[in-house]
This record gives sequence, C-alpha cells and structure tokens, in this order.
Amino acid sequence: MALLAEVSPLVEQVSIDEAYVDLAAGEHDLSVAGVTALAERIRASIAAATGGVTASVGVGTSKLVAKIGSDLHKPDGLTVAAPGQEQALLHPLPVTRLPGVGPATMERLRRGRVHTIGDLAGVALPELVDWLGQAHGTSLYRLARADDDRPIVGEREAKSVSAEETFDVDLTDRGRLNAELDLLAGRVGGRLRTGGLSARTITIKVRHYDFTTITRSATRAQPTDDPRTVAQLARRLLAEVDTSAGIRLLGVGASTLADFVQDDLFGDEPGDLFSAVAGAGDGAEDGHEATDPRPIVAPEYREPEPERGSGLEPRKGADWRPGQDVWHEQHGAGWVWGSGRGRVTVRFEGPNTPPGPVRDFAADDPELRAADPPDWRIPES
DNA sequence: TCTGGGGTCCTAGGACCC
DNA sequence: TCTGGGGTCCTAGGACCC
Repeated sequence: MALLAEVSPLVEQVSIDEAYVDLAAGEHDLSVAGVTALAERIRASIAAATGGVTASVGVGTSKLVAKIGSDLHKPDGLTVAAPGQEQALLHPLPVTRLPGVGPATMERLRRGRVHTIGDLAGVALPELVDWLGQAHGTSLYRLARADDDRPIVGEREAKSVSAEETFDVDLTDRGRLNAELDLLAGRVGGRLRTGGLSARTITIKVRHYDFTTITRSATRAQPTDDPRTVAQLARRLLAEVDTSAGIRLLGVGASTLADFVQDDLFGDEPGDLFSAVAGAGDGAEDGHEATDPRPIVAPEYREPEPERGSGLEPRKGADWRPGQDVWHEQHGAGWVWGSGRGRVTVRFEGPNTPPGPVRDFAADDPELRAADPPDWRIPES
C-alpha cells in the first residue's frame, strides 16, 4: 500500500492485498505504452520490496475494467485495456466475472439463458430489473456495457463493527452462551472505543445446528460504546431465541454508528460547548470538525440519566410540549409543533432563518434536545 | 467445495406521522 | 370518519465481497 501511495495520492484499499489506484490523480503518461510501463514498474517494486511476492495488475478506464483485467492473468499477470476496447474485453467472459454476480444471481441469469457478459448486454433493462430488482438489475445492465463511473474513494467510514465465533460443538447451555456473548460484546465495545465510535443498534447473529441463521436487533435511543451495555442488550435479544437444539455460531454487531462518545461530552473544558454552538450558527454545514468530534448541543442541555433500560422496552420518549424550544443536531433551532404516540413534530425556525420545514422524529431521537428559549423568537406583533 | 470472520448494500413489511 | 399518498425509522433476511 505504501508503494501504491507513491504512485498516486488517490488509492482505495479494498482489502489487505487489493487496491484501486487513480492514475489520473498522479502525474503519469496515460498512453497505453505509458501505463503499461508504469504497471510493470509497480509489479517489479512490489516483488523487490517483498522478496518476490507476485502481484497482478489491471489497467483500464474504470474500476470494472481494471478489476476484471487484474483477475484475467491471475497469479502474476498484467492486463491493459485500451480505451474503446472495454466491451471487446468483457463480452466473451462469463457473467460470474462481474462483481455482484454470485451463485443466486448466476442462477437467475442462467434461467434467462444468459451465460456471458455479452449475453447480458443483450437483455433489455426492464427484463433485468424484473429478474434482479431495481438496484441490482440497473447496475448489471450498466456494467455489461462497461458503463461504470464509480469513483475511487480514499478513506471510508465504517458503518458497522461486529465479532462472531463458530463453536467446535453446538452449544445449548444458556450460561455458556451468555458467557460467549459477553466475550463478543467486549470485543465489539473495545473496537468501538478504540475507533472513537458509538452505536445505537445492536444485532445478534445466531446460527443453529442446521446452519439456518437468524439475526435479532434492537435500536437504542442513545448510542453506546460500553461493552456491558452491548452485552446486556445482546443477552436480552438472545433470550428470545430458542437455543435448545444447539447453536453453532454466535455473533454480536453494532451499527447506526455515531463518531463520538457520549461519556466524553462533559469531560473537559466547559467553554467548548458554547463555541461549538456558535460554530453551528455560523453555518458549519459539516456539523463536526475533525478536531472536535463531539456533537453540537444546546448549552442548556444536560446529559439524561444513564439509561438502565434495554431498548427492548416500549419507548417512553421524552415529554415534549407544544411550543417548547428545541435544538436538533442536524437541523438546528426549532420548536415543538405537536407530539404524541412516541413521535414529536418540530418546526425549524430561527432568528435569522425563515420558517423552515416541519419534521417528524421519534420522541426519544438522540439528536433532539430541549433548549431554553434562545433570543430568536420573532417579537409578537 | 466448504469453512470462518469480517464487512456492504438492497428489499420488504410494519408502525407511525402529516 | 375514512381513504390515499408521501415520507421516516426500524427489523429481518438475503446476496455478495475479500
């Protein structure tokens, strides 16, 4: 990866041993001869740096062509697809070469007598959408035509964190299962903490003795990175699963991630919160600066009592009253329009902003805070 | 061909709101 | 009071990738 970073500032790492490099973002001769020489230099430098590890490279006008090209002459190969030659390269290949065509999709395509990428390019879009659904159908329709404008993205934020374990023997003992769950929850919580993340949704994964696999999840009002909280919720979820016939695998996952940690909110200098709010009013669209990952909250806001509940109990929600002033992390200042049945409707409106949209939230939406009346009310006339 | 341990994205249905 | 459309959030499962 370090070698690739020398080639271009824009590198997308796909896995430990695979990456896309945007050659156009570096200063390179992009002719066929130029990129061929460059690719050979990269392969040679990898071999030199690793004591002879081989690498395959594909060069093309899109991620699709580069990826398929790199697979073409696998252990130690180079493929360069000249601009204009993309379809000629793709069409003779089996559809399974396309990313997104696994066993299930291949079977559906086979029934439509599609075997090669060229066959796929002969199928009309509505037909493909009918077979594979909107997103998948449209995506394959385009890929078959080498129509691929997916950008190369450098850094990506994690969307979930999980840990799982397959047992040598199927487990039935509740105590043992709970202990394993605690272990997995500890790993997930630990990784959330090291990543400076917290999660609202906790999911357990249960594989039965016969390989059937189910998931159960619950979403909390507040994000957490506390292994004990994760474990507690995971246990409650597992309690509702029949484990008597034997469990082969257990997993714990965390998602709906927030890039901050609740506990740190009031940890240090008190002045920061006020400046954070001022920053929001100044139009810091981003919502969070890299230097201060904490959420923007109204100054009056105080952290609620730590939730003892599980998130499985019916949500009580906050007690909102019409006209009450609120602050929402995404939408800013507003006031309660109405509430009931676990929902609250807020009209967003501030001193310098005209009456904004009316939006609907869960009454316990973690991003919605009560705020003392700021000085923004339009004077009553 | 199967296993194992990470992930991502999509679909579909239900609850709820305006 | 009922119907319908648009929208969000949550849950569960499936397909796929490395």
